[in-house]
Amino acid sequence: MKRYTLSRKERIKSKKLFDTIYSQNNLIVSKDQKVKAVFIIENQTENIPVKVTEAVSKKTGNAVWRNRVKRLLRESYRVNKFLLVDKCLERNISLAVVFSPYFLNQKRNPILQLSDVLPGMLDVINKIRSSI
RNA sequence: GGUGCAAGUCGGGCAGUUGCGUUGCCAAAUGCUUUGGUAGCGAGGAAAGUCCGAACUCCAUAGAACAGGAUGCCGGGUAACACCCGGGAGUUGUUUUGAGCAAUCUAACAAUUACGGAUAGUGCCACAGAAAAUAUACCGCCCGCCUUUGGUGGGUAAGGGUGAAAUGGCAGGGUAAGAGCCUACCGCUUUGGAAGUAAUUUCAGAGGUCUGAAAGGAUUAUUCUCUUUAAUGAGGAUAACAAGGUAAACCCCAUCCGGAGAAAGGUCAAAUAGGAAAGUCUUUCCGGUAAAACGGAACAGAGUUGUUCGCUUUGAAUGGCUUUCGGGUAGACUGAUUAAGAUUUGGUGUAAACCAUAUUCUAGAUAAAUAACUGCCGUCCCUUUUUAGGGAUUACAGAAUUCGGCUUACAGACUUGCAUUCCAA
RNA sequence: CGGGGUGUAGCGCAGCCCGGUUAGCGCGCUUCGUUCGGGACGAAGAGGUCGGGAGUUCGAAUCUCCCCACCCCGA
Repeated sequence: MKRYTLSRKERIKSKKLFDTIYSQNNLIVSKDQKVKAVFIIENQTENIPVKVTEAVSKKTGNAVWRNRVKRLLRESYRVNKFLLVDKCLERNISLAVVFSPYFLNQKRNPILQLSDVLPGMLDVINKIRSSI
């Protein structure tokens, strides 16, 4: 299996799963306060160990900016996803995570780069690993 | 060459690595599908706002009207239009041409216009002003009378004053003073001719009378009918200078409009609950009967009793189970991208546009793909005298059923036209 | 994707339909009085691009058109 892929099956797509994730409310914020994550842990083992998606509030910016944030979050997860996947396969559990920007909006950060998001994402992933 | 304005076109390019969506082909596992390989394609001029018009789908519907809404000079284009093109008229501005002492008028050019009707009716017009629309007279001007620095009765609407707006303008005649009272010119209304598809333009003619509170009447002009040899006479019709503004006030007139919207609509359809139909089960055994009824024994439940035996009683109803059917939720698929399509060439037309011909480069996602990085070129910014170095990859902005428009946002580049006179020849 | 509403003083609201005279009301704010002082009370006062831009009109917060921001509803 390749390391740096992110196919459609690893995305969260149903409204029920969103509801259960947000009702549990396990919130983790990164050290630089740019990325936050909400997740749940399930004991059932499925074919897909980790399911991910990203959510951006409508008030933070216009459609172009929001799309860019989502793509950068997805890219930074794609590069580092093996950290979570290996751990979950080891422990035989499954995970569902929603990533969101925390202290970011279009007025303060009109132009975003990958380097703005990547350290926050790494920090969040490490926190999730340690909390499993 | 530069600058400004207007109109139009474009909205970074090439190569590589990784990744995502989709379509075709191949291979493997499999046969619902999944995985891998390979090839093609993968945001815009506004995709935005959701302001109009349609396609498409479902519902309703004999036809028409009312209500409500939209549009509103004329002609053309279009599937349709609050759109586009051409023409007309109005308004504003500029300079020039012409007229004039001047105000101003005329012509050309440019910009602009939600540009039907104010004589169908109703409403409103603050303050000021005599008076704001049925009319009317403050200061004036003129005449008569009187108790003469004035008062009073009448005439007048030229002048002053108010206001955004004051009952055609201006000049001359006329008058007691005045007035379309009369005349010329301009304007306005109307009749006829010509040009034009039409809006409209142009030419010629007529029109400002008297009386009356008004309706109307008289008179004059044009015309029709009857009568008379004819003149004429009788009757009828039309006209005889306005009625200030406001319809983005109500309204009237003409034309158009059934409603809801892809969360429309269609197909498949789990679990649970409920509906309908069919089948099956009715504790077991023996006797008995055509089949039942019925009798006996065992079994189970209930009652009686301190407990057991025993006794009594119950064991077919709003029942259980199975299957099928239809509605249909979650969910999945579809609608969904070849279309009033784009481009080339030719023709018609002033143009918008239409016709013919040829080619076909093709986003199709659905918790929603179109991304990240590297190199070169291009562009921009900063530092520097230059070489060079560093930074940015840009503005506005992200398809969601699809088209035609409108509106709004926009870094920079290019083309065309006009203006300007700054620089050079 | 479709539909509806709001914007007026520091805050909460009238006025808009049906255009006009000084754009008002309550709380708050400033000054003065009252009190030993404060509160309460009384008197006076300041504070408004009526969300922005065009248009109609003699005249627009109000009528019409175009933008901006915010809020609500529909499975």
